Amino acid sequence: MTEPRHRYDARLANRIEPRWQERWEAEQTFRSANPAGELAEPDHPRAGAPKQFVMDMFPYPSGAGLHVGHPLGYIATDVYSRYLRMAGYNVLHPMGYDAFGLPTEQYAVATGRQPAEITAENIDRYRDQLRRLGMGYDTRREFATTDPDFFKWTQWIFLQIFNSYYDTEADKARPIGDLIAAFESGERGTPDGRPWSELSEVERRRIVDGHRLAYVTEAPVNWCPGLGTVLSNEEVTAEGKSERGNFPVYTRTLKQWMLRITAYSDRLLRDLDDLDWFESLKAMQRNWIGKSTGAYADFATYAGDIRVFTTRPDTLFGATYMVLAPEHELVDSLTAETWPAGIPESWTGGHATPAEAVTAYRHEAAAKTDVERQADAKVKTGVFTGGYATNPVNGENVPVFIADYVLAGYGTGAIMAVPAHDQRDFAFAKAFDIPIRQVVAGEEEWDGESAYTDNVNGTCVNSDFLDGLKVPEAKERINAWLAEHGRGEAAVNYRLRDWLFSRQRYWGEPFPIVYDESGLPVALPEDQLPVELPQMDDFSPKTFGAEDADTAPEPPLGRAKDWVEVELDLGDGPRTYRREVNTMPNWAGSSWYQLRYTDPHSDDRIAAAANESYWMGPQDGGDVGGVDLYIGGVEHAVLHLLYARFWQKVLYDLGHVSSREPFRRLFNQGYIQAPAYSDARGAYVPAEEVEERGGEFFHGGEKVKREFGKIGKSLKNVVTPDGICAEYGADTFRVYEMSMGPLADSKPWETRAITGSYRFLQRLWRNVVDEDTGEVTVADAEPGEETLRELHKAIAGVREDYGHLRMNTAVAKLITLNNHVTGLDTVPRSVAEALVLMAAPVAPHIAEELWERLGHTGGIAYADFPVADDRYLVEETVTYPVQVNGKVRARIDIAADAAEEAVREAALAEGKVADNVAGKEVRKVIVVPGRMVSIVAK
RNA sequence: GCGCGAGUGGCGGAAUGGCAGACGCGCUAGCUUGAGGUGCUAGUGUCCUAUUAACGGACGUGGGGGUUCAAGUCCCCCCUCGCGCACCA
Repeated sequence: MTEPRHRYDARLANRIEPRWQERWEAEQTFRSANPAGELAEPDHPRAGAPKQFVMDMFPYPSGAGLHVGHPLGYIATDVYSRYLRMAGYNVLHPMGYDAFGLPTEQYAVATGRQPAEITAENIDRYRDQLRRLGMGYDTRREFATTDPDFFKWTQWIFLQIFNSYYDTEADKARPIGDLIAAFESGERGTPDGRPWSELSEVERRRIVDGHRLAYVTEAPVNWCPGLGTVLSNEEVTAEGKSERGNFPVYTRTLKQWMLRITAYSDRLLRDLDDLDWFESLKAMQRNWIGKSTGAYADFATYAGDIRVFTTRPDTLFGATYMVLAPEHELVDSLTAETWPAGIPESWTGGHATPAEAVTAYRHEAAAKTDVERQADAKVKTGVFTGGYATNPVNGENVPVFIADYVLAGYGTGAIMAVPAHDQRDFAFAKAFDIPIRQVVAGEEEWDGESAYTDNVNGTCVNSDFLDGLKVPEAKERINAWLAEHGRGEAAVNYRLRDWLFSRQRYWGEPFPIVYDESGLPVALPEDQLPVELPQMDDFSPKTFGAEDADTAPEPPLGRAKDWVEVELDLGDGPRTYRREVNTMPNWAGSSWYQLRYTDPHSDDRIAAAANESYWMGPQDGGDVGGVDLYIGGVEHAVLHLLYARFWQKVLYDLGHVSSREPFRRLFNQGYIQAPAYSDARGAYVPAEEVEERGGEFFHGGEKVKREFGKIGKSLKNVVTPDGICAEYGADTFRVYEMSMGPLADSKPWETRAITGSYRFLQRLWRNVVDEDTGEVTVADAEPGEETLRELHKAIAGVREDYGHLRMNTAVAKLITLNNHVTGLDTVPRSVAEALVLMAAPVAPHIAEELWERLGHTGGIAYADFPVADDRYLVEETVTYPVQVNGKVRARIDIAADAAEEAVREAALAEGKVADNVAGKEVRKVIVVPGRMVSIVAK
């Protein structure tokens, strides 16, 4: 009826857990020592020890709070950090908050409150929830991206980017002053050839601004009326919708801030090779950067040269037509007045003149959404412009088409079409009756049924001076020919575009930029940072109907008149300036926050060099440097992770940081999915009200259907860590999340299975403490041989598993050992202590409590993790399974050091083995020392 | 379509080429308990054989082939699911 008073149950767990959390906080147990500055601490227990910097992708604190899926990675890094600390490392394990951004702003608009206020509340809630889970963070290093002390440096980095340019010779960013000096000295010429000194101030500034890594430009951008802001390419899904909110996105030409990430394309690609990341993730970045090697070739027309990019310059002799993107600038001047005689019907699209055809087609193409465009991808459409171009290699005239299968945004927006050797051109040529000419031949004769695209083994034919060359050689040859004749050159193209960096929202970092009467941007001096947001009663963005494409963004800051107009003395007396009214995207803060953890209160640099290089610097010659372990979801593959790498490289080039990569090792954790239930109408019912009977599920008597999905309000399947902690305790929750399966896998949440983790901790407790009296029951006795073997096997395995983030198997080994100990009459103290120490990373509160009850003071966080004694890892006797023809027929016990011959004899002598080989000839006996015996008999 | 990853009991999942199913959930039986629950002990891949108790045997890691004394693991083909990219010249 009543349970033993001292049983480890939820009540007890909820009594001891807050007690330890308070003590950790009071003693700042998890503070880590910096080599220099305010957080330096020569007497720290791990001062001078090898370091490990372990961090999570910090959360965006939403109003909904954490659900059980969120902390999976956080628990893993916490377990890993606690393990490393006990194993002797100086561990930096911080947490912060990514707090600028849309959701908070939207919530603020909806409730008529201030985003700052909501942000503070949400952060408090998150902090409490994480604390409740027993996270061992160095809380002195906590920050939010919305803290003025933090975004001051975000703005400072922006200024660094603004005040630099990319030196393609040196292949690195340099201060913009170097560029200006080069113009002044004449080392670098001006675009129109006039001497620098003859240019007006504004002309000079325009030229310089055009080289900056942060620049304002009028360019086609992704305009999302539903959100009232523009978005970067990375924030737009393949379906042409906004990643957040799933609103339609339109292409509009608008004046916006861009960051010149494309200058780093090749380095971002190359350095991937040296990163310890999942290959799949690297592949996603490679894909996104999209490097292709080929050549430019110029085709002459009466409207001027058309430059094309091709990866197959070797097929130039097979170009039988050209295609321009409908938006290409030469389309209008190239379009003929009348149709040339004798062209096929299909080329005209049924229109009387080329101009009509072109106008109609452009209209059609523009009206298509990206989704429609993709759906139509297999059907090639286009029209003939009536114009012709001259193939530079053979002087042939080829017709020029426009078609939407050529994209304005990639390459030069124009292609030479080689239908024989490109699948898309092939399909187009078939649809429009265009000649197909083979210029590359394989071993077998080409059937002409589809394009022959082998670009390695093919040999050139019908190609004049290329005939007989293999494709790779032909490429080199033709590139040289093009360059020699001034008709092109070898070239590399990237899919990556510059990063659209401005947003028309309120809740983001203001730009440290003002404009003078010239309308050109002026950087604010560093001592004016941070630029804080103005207080506004109405900061709502102007949003539009989601499909209202013909609208333009209106930044809310534009309405803060008093803030926008500002009088400043920037060196030439007080003048009136207008502030930049856009704000930064919410990727800004997360693009550098790892650096700030290393020295969170530094007020003269982003981080003192000694601290930055200690935690993040390269560890040896070839090392790229960066955080030692970074865990987070894969959804940031081409957003945060690409941006952060870019910023790190800029800062590296400018000498502000010592490592060229931010995250040396990255691990993507899987997602936790939870059961969701829908009724007959397909509506979701609250998961917690569903009952299971005989494998079926019911909600209020009605049968419902189960599926597994993302935890959230929409599926009505939220399970909160708070609820689980109340019912089982944080340690049980941690153990359960870690034992669910491999960290990288996605897996289903099953609340009832938690009881296994609960029982484990209960038994662990019972192995040390008497449930009725609360007395510690361990005996100061030597463990038996078998127990020692179990113990040391567990130590070796658990160390190995923790070290490789295999928390699931580490827990299994702890349970195995614990179950063994449960079976003993008395529990030897040494075994109990080792068990408690090994459980400490996953279940820190119960471990601290037991450690203290076992008579230790000073806490368990810095206690030494047990080390296995090899003596107990080698068995004295080994059980060999004996296989006869591949099937295990018997087992023999024999001394571990028995000679192979002795094992062989023993195996053959064993009764069942003898039965099995009776009447057969023993062909072969294989003895795998310590493993098994395999007998082949016939 | 292209690329990557994964398919193991009723479920989550373990297995340096060497005894498949560790550990946990669930389930079954027993003990504890006034009952329920908790807790404890034992059993639990499927099938055949058996019931004096078992012993024993066959099959078994999505399907098919191969390499090997030995394959969940390595190789080839196919199927299914998940993820990413998607007219990128």
